[in-house]
Amino acid sequence: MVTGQGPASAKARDRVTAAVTRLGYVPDAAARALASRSGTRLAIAVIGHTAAVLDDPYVGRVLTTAAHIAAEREVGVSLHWLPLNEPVTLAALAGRRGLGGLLVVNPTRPALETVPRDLRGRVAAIGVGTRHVPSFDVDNRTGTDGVVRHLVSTGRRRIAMVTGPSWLPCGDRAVEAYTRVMRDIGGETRVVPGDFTAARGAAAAAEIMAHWPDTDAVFALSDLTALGVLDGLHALGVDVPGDVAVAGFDDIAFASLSRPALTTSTHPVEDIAAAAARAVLDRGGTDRVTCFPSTLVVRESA
Amino acid sequence: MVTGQGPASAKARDRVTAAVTRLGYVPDAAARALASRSGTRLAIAVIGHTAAVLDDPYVGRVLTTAAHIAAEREVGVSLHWLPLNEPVTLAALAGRRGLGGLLVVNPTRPALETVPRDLRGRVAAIGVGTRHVPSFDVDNRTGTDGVVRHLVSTGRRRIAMVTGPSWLPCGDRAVEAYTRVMRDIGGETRVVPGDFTAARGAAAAAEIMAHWPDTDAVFALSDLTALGVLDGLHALGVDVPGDVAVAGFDDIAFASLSRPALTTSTHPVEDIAAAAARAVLDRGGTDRVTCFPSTLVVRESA
DNA sequence: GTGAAAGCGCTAACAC
DNA sequence: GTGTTAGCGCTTTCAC
Repeated sequence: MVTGQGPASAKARDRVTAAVTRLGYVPDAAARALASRSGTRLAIAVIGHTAAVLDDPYVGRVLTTAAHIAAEREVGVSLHWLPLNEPVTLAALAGRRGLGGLLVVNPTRPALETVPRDLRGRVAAIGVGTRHVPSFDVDNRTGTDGVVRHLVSTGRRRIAMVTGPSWLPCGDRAVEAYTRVMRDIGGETRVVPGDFTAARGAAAAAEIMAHWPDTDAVFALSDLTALGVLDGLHALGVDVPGDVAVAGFDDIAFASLSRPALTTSTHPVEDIAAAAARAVLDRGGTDRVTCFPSTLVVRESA
Repeated sequence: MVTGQGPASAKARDRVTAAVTRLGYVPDAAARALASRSGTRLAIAVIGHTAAVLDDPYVGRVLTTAAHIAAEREVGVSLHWLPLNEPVTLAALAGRRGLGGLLVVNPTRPALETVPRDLRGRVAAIGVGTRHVPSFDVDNRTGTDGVVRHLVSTGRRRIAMVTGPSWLPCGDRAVEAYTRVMRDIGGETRVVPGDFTAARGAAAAAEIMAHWPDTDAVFALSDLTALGVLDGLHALGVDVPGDVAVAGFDDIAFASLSRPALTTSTHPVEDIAAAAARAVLDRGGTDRVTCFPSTLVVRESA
């Protein structure tokens, strides 16, 4: 009854509530979990090639937010790496008892299909979702559109794009948005594959300038890559933003500290993680997909 | 008995172990926590002026590591902000049941004194410790010594230092180490207060160059501040490392990406967090203080 | 609507 | 050493 859910008259509930606060009663999470088999942990699973994905600052931000939200409900958070090509692991993870809920970061759709039935309603995805897994994600399409149109509005026409890793489904919509803008302005699409690393950005910059020497802007789907592009361009003696404008995506902490400071699009990562964590923890009926806006941040590089 | 701890004959233990693995038995963390009153959560408390300290990437790294270690033991991690001047909150935190252990990040000694008795043996500090709270920390003294001596060995003599916030006890040893080196080389100490922010670094650079125009090196006890110093010096038209060398401390992710790339001292944050988390989770008798080495990383700025 | 009783899966304390 | 039993603090179910 202490949950406030059960059947009870209004005044009875009030009296109990009063007693609860007066006595400083705090429910015991472990006992509750044991009796209701509801679990005591919120597991956060990050999909990627290697366990190194866990060290990404982005994961840190998600984890920090989730751990904070979870703390208010007396539940803990645990962190797990899900090897990209072994979705089976997800089932193994879910098999463990004590699992109160599951947050999957950067999921692929096949991986999400392996989520066991009995976890439904207690899973959320930060990234793409499925019919059974609600999605909390950045609106990549509009975000990309905003950045590329900013490039166009500042006079750029020969714009190249460095994408993300091909297995990450969220990149598709960004590429589509970029392609659409280029078609609208009658420009050629210049897409180069990326992997979200700075090293790749530097290499991509060299490739782009070699293939299309007249390129006047580069948009990278990751700030780290954009920073790499900045370095690569610098090494080539190309002036930014004089000769070529550079824009990133994510607005990582260092974007404002680079020289030139990086123009990018900022994501409400904390809001997204908080919403996803709450959806799982509070089991509220959630929409199939919740989109969060990405907003342009104009600095020096474009 | 399933814990492997209790009294039992060797063969009996073996048979049980065999059965355990054959049947795929997995202990229920919630039930265990309830019966043994051992708690299901590892709380991580970060001390600071505002709740914004939780957003520091450093906290993210600690949390990530702890959550990973905790996951192996089926316990979750929760994150809490401890207002700098209200150590009482720590007691309140510990009062809640379900608390398996506590990790205090960047503690002050007074705050640590408020740790309740019954939590002893299940608390660890990342930073300074007390008689009852084991400390896991970076060897700031040797780390600082290494950086400053590197500055000296490259010909610098008029070296200024930007410290950290005064309430953080760990800064003292660093200032001592700096002072000692300066005394050894017969140089003047030039200490300016800092607060670990980049903005303060830029301001500190201006102050330093105004007070001591002949300064030929600046050491900041934080990479973010050092990055700010880089900016401040740049604005002043001072060449780095030509006119003035700049060195930081921490080796944050972007230290290698700045221009010029930042010379700094790297800390094994993950190792520290892992050791502290294990000490709390495994209740092993721990040393009063465990020091981790900070090692010089020479890049372009010094 | 309300109260009592039966577990949830473990650990710990006690008898054998 | 080994087996047994009584809870841990809740939720749930079932009588009232």
